[in-house]
Amino acid sequence: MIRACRLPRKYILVVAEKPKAAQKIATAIGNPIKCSMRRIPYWVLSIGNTNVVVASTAGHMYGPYSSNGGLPVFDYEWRPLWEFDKSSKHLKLFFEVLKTLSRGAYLFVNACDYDIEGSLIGYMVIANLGGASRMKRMKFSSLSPLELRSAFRNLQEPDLEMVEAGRARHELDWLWGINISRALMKAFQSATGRRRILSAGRVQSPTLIEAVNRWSRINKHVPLPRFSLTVSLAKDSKEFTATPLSWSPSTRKEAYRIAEQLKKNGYLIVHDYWESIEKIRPPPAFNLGDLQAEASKLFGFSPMKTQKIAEDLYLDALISYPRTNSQQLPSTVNYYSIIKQLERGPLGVLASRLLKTRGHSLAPIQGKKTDPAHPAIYPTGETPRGLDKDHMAVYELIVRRFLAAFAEPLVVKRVTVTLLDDSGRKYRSQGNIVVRKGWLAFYNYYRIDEAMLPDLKKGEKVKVAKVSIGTTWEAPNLRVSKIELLKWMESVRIGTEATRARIIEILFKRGYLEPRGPTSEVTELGYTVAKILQELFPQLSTPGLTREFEEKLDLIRAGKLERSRVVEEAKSVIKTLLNDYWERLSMVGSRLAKALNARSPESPCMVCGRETIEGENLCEIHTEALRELGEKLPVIAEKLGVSRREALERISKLKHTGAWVKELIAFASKNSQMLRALIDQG
DNA sequence: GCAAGGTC
Repeated sequence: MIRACRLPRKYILVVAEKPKAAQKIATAIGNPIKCSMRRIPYWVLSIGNTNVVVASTAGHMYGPYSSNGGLPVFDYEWRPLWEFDKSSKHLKLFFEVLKTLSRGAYLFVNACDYDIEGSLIGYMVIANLGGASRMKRMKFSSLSPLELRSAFRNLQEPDLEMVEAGRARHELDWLWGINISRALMKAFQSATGRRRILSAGRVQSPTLIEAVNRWSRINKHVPLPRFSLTVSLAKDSKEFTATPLSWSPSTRKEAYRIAEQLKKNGYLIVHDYWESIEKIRPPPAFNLGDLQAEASKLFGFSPMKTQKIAEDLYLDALISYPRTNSQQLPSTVNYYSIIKQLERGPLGVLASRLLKTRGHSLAPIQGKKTDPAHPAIYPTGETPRGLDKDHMAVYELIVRRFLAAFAEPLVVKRVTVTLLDDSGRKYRSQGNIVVRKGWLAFYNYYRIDEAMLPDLKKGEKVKVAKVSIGTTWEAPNLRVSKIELLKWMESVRIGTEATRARIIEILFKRGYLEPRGPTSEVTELGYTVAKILQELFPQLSTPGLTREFEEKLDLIRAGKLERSRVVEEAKSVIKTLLNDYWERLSMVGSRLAKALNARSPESPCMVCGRETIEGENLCEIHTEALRELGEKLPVIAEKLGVSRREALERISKLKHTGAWVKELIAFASKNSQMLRALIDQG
């Protein structure tokens, strides 16, 4: 039995990925004493005659580094991060403590998260402590005590293939990222003599290009009109409305004709009428992406801000590990005791209400997404103290979502009526009544619009009181915003929970994107870098490179491919790309220089002054805007039943019309040649 | 100075 913080003579040293995990491991496998050395915690325990010390790193301690500042750069070595990265100074202390603890260790256990990064983190640390030949691996997929205990009893041989895969991932990202970033910077510098930080990478560059694609679609958007009919119906002095069911008038003229016909005829016939009870199950507990999306929608927080707040709450022991993709709450956690503890906190009334309605039968709803290392985010039950407004808002969001996961379904009674006019066109009207609020009482960020319909019978004629016609204009339905980009990254599976928000911030830091109200815009620089990458380094412009890495890393893990081969292959691809690049250096430099206003265009676009497409008098963006407008203008004129000139006038004033299109129209209004070309075509 | 990935 260990009673004091004195290191035993000989022991097993268990190395975890982070202090929190070390603590969980220590308490799962034995009865530890918490000790510390230079304020770094470690745990000492014994199991029978075996002494164990559990300590931890704090993520990666090593990374590729090169003293060669040139281009290309293919020579690097793995060095401690604190030697070349200012923000990693604290790691030195972690390492020194581990070094001291390693003196009495006869066996080393890599107990980092069971994925390629964790395998690499633990391996590099233990190898540099001199323990490579006395190393075992703890293999676990959750930090539940039961699993940790069994993983410790069944120590595995070191997973060297996982380590190799992890090293390959780092080295490939380093080679691509450093070389292509330097290529961009070099081009700019040779064109202007100035230095400016530019960058490209496997994750950031496809994300930038997605932003540019959206930006471009938004700015060249020419909205088409859609005509809506709203039929006000009356029965027994109750009014309700119906709208066309899966059809709509295709022109303004047709909309008026139908409206006239409806008024003249005076009624619709009830075709079908049914009631249904809909049970809507609660949303699952949060993963990080869902939390970021909700905090963005409800509070306007950026994904990075939400992530920082969540990490603070985690370090305050108020919530579980936030960097998770899981929407599932494991059955190993004692939820009753957590909710019981929450009764004492700021949401105590809700916690009590949940226990009253659910008693001990606490089975949470489970989402589909999982995570190999961590469960969904849940509160620990600790009572928060001294949280500021924003931290409190996120804490409350997490607790409410957690409680909702155990609550009853929301029950809505829906009444649907379909009606026919005398030409057989179908209309629909719907009523909603909340029968039971269920989880919505806990997660109360949303409202259901309630509407009552009168009692109706099939075949019944209902009086048409009024028909109104509306014109709506197609919106581009796309945004360039931090949260939308983050969701896109999730959907194409690039980046990780820990890095997505950070990488989006890098795009802003580089000046590729700029905030603008609740959304963002792409800058000239961002647009230009995206185009250059697409032309010269297409590998970096889609999520495809990530997919390729994944395949190769899987083969390395399976022992079917060697890291050195994959890395050499990448070097040779990059070498070829850069060989071709030298000839284009001045072209790239000149484009970057123009994007940053360090050089004027040789042949300015007559609309905006950007460089024109060779041999034309418009730039690329206004050429695209012109093509779009040329296609849609006749359609819009036809739908509205007006002249093209009038249609142009209407389009120029619409909110959803893209900025590039508006610029083009403004120019055409002063330039008779372009105006004629637009309105006389076809 | 540049990547992406860990974590504080």
